[in-house]
Amino acid sequence: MHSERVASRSADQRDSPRESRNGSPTLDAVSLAIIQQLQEDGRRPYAAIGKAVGLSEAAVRQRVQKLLDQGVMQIVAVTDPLTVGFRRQAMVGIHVEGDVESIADVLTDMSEVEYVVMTAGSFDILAEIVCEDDDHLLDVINKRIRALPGVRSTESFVYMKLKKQTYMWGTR
Amino acid sequence: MHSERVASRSADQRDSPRESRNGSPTLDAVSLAIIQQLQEDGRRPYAAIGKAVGLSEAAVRQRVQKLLDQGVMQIVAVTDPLTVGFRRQAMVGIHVEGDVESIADVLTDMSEVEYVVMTAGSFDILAEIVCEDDDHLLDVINKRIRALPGVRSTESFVYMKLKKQTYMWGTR
DNA sequence: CGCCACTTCTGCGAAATCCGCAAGCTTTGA
DNA sequence: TCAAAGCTTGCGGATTTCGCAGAAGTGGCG
Repeated sequence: MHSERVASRSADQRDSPRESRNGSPTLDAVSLAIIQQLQEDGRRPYAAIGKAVGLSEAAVRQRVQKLLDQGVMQIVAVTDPLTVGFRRQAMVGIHVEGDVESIADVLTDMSEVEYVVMTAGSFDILAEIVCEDDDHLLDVINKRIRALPGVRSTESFVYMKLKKQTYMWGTR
Repeated sequence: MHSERVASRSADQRDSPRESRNGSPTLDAVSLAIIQQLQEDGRRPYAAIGKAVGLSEAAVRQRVQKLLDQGVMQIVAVTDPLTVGFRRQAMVGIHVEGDVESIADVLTDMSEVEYVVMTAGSFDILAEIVCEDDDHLLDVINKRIRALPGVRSTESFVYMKLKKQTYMWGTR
């Protein structure tokens, strides 16, 4: 009774483990569909996901586990820290001279930094920071980020209000 | 055998439904602890969470459900769209003249926009965009965002590489 | 103080889910 | 042709989820 399966899907949309340039495996359509299911509801049972993507419960379980192990995906609770209460948040744009990635690595190791991305705009790096209060924020930006060798200058954007936060790409 | 409970927690850290200015309820310490557990693992069973925060399984279940219903928290799979494959991503800083919030609302309704925050920096709004490809990105920025009445100017930061993405505030 | 409405927590069974495992099949690649 | 991967089906047992009834704490009010 597995007649309505995806018509003996094979080869093309299977996971030929071709690698994208950055070393992470390219995902096939089925894994993408699984991720999409979990973007809608991170606790959705494996059987339900399997039905949606045309895979057995066990197969979904294996795939999800692998995606988690590989770090391709994480299943977590997300909130708006500002709503949750007691915190100051800001985006910091950073101009770097020299090796951008090494600076980014340092930022990554800071616990107050939640988000680090290297960009092609006028900033070399964007980093999102979550702090206890204004003093803490000031300390992180001025004492710890600006002090890094290679950081030429920074510009801060203190968050006033988070209007949207979704994880639904692929659902379009 | 629930002796090591949080010492008859009452009143102060309970959820006296005092509202923070933006209308969302202030969370008590227990809910915060629950969220923290789910930030570490969005699929962690209720019983395990209950043991960690000093509540019964059923109570945790109710709380989590309420947090989800209220929109305070969501449990989802998150990925790096760039790693996942076929997409262009950018942060766009926007200078607004006139009503900032109404512009932010319009952005919020765009499916390509994943993240919208009003800031106190030189930009009035920061918006993160996820697109199919360069053409799509260009289209969204030039035709749809820049065209909005009230948008004075924009600056784009195309993502090259996502270095960090966590949801672990409160775990410090 | 007593009563009531309301909310939250607890303590159950019952149902559903998760998890590991085994045997068989197909495709891929060396 | 053989080995490796990945999927499927099937299966119990352990765990988790779920719904519900009852207990317990709170706040309003006469």
